Amino acid sequence: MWFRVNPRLPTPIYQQVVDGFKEAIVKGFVKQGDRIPSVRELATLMTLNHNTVAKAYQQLEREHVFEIIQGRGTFVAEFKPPSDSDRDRRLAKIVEMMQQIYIEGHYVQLSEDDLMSLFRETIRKWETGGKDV
Amino acid sequence: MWFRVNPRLPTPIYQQVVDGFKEAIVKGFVKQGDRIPSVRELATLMTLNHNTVAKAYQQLEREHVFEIIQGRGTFVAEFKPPSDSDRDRRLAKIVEMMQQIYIEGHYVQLSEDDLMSLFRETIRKWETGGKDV
Amino acid sequence: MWFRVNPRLPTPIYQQVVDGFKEAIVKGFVKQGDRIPSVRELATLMTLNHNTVAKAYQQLEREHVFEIIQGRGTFVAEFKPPSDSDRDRRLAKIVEMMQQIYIEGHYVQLSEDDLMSLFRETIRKWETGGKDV
Amino acid sequence: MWFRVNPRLPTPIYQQVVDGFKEAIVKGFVKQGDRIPSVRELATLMTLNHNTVAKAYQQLEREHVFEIIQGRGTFVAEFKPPSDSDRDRRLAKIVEMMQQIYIEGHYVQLSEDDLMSLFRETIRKWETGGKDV
DNA sequence: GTGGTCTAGACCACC
DNA sequence: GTGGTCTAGACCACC
Repeated sequence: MWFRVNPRLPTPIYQQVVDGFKEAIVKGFVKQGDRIPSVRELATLMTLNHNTVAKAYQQLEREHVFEIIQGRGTFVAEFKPPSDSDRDRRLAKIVEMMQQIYIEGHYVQLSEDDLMSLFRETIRKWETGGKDV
Repeated sequence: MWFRVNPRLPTPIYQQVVDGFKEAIVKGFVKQGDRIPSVRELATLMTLNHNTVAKAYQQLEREHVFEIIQGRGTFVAEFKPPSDSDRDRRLAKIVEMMQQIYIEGHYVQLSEDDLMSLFRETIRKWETGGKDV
Repeated sequence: MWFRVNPRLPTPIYQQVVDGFKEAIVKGFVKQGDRIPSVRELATLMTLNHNTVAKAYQQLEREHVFEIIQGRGTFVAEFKPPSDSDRDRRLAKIVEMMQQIYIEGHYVQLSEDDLMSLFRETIRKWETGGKDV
Repeated sequence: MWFRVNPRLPTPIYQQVVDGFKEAIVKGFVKQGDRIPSVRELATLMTLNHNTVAKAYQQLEREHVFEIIQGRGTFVAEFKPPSDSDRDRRLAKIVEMMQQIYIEGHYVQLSEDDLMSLFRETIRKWETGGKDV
């Protein structure tokens, strides 16, 4: 698989699957139109319950990341620019995380510029690099 | 109070209290050595369950943000450079959030540079601005 | 063909075929007594699984829209006033959809009158217009 | 309860619960800010599994019909005008149902005007009347 | 084969 | 008390 899941984290497993696929797509491991393992296949591969995987796939479909075709399988959707409300919701989420970063940064004595460099570096490493930074 | 709490948000209330205090400290509303209202005081002031407040205070103490001195009260801890393990934990958290930002950014078509600008702007606004950006 | 089918929609394909034929008949593209392609012909023409097409034809026959004459082929049935039970079933379906419309309308703030106008307009456009409104 | 559920219908149970609540709200049986029975309560009352009820509540929250407050309960959300994309999606659904009605109407020999009258009548009866028309 | 639903029952976080 | 998640296993519709 393109990612791993850790049941001991507080993040729900199905959410980790959702995040894992988004990451795999951004990194280019999976591409538009690609067929995704079936719900049951992935469940077996990752030793998860099929309901958990199905929940993740359904959420990814709601987010327009996957396209589920009944009786045929699940595919990576073609990219569509998000609706305004979708965009707003995502931007708000991003801004909130940026504030959190700034606050956490304060406690490890990272200045704004330090954080900017770390950000650049993180993206670099991560785009080229492996699954886990 | 220096912050507000919204029970309708999915973020747990105790977490909002934790974040609220950290934010107040970074913004300078509360300073090192300042006395913080007791659990029961704050619970009354903000009409929260005192268990919820207690949980927040415990977490803030665990993170060395608060210092609880038995019989005297709760204070904002003096700043100490974090232990290595603390620092590592916080850095890991920051890096993870940065990755999330990059992924979310992908879906609203924000490039690395767009994100950098947004980051700078967010911090600017937030530092000068009020509690809610 | 007189209609198209989209496997990406949540509506089952066989149902889309059923709806497509009904629509074609109401619009007059196909008339009473017209011969309809055989299951296998249509399956080839539209690149569908023949089981899917067969299921649609069976349902259309059950609803007295098609008439399958053994050894001769499938035809658009001549119009017969429906039996009482048929009529009741269809009316119940119609009433239920009308309620659904009213409820959905509520959430987009459409009044009864708005819905009536929309209904009139929809029929107008649809009767004159093409396959997809 | 304000509605009943029929496990033998093809419509999934959780969807029937969703529709049932929307109907109850439009009819005014339940009002903005009202507390809804807890997931487990409703499950017991209607002899359903709590997972099924939870799924319905979650969908209603996604549609901004319910508001779920962690640890406190579930409430009828205040009405907010939908986003443009939400509105478009709902309108498309309405238009599609109207076309279906027109087609079905054809088979019971109901003219456009007949359908209009039936629509008016349906809403009248249903708004004043009981749970099942 | 594909995904979707449902029940039963356990466990958890939050207030 | 509240809702959320997860597994196990059954059953179903669709292609």
